[in-house]
Amino acid sequence: MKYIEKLRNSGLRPTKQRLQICEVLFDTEKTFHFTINELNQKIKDKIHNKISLATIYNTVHAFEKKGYLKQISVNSNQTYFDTNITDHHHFYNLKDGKLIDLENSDVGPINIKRKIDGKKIKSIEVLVKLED
Amino acid sequence: MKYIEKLRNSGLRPTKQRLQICEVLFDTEKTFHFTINELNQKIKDKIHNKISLATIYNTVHAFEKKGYLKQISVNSNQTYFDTNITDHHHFYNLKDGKLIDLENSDVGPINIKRKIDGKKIKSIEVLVKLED
DNA sequence: TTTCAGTTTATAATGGTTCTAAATAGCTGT
DNA sequence: ACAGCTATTTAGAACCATTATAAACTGAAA
Ligand SMILES: [Mn+2]
Ligand SMILES: [Mn+2]
Ligand SMILES: [Zn+2]
Ligand SMILES: [Zn+2]
Repeated sequence: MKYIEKLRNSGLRPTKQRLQICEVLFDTEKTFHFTINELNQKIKDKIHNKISLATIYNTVHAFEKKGYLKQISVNSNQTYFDTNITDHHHFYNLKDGKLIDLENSDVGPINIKRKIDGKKIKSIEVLVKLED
Repeated sequence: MKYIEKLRNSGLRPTKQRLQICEVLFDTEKTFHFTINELNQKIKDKIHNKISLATIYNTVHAFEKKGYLKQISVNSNQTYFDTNITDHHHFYNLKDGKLIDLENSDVGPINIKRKIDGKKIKSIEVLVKLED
């Protein structure tokens, strides 16, 4: 299979559950944003056996740690993840809680002029909130 | 008192609890960032009667709705608020979960080139995550 | 002072996330 | 193929920030 090597190379055993989650997350034309509950629903729709919610949490966090998913900084009662791991930004539609990708070229270069002693910049995230 | 008019003009009754919370939030040299738990602690330290946690939540949300506080978009298990309601951005220290203000002049103008039909931009927030 | 909507409060409920510990499954060496 | 070992899965409990509830209280206006 397509993802077995990827997982093995990451030190993750290619279990049936992880491979199925890979298919839901990565066998798509476009990248997408999701919450754990949305992913759980997607898995139920596409796959015929059940995967425990705990496994979905575990797997998403494992994939995030390996850099296959990104977490997005939004205030919501749920955590948002992104299968688009390139450097990019987001519109956040307050009406329905949906995220829309904003490419770096749509924002322009961001140059942080201030430095904090002894700290490195790990990421720069721009969130553009949208209302009607 | 200093805050009675402010509250009345906002359509909020100047109750003892709200006035005391105003003192903790706004009687300071500098603005600051806080979670509800941190605010609760601050209130306990500065004031001698107890204010119910529900009242603190209610008041913070009322003040946010009136524009006296801002909510900050960070992923954390707790919601962060800001008494600095000017347009500005943040460093987020991943090590200790603390926020540091980044003035607009420290980031430079952000020009969002893409438009979403029928939507207006409500806010633009830049979050710069810091690691060691 | 009477009245009443607005507010406070203790407490319960909610819900996303994490923890637990037992069962299961993938991997390695034989 | 098998045994042995560790990683992983799982159901369910626990956790905990936040919100809902509904009864008591209070500020403002008549
Ligand atoms: Mn995570
Ligand atoms: Mn709020
Ligand atoms: Zn994205
Ligand atoms: Zn700030």
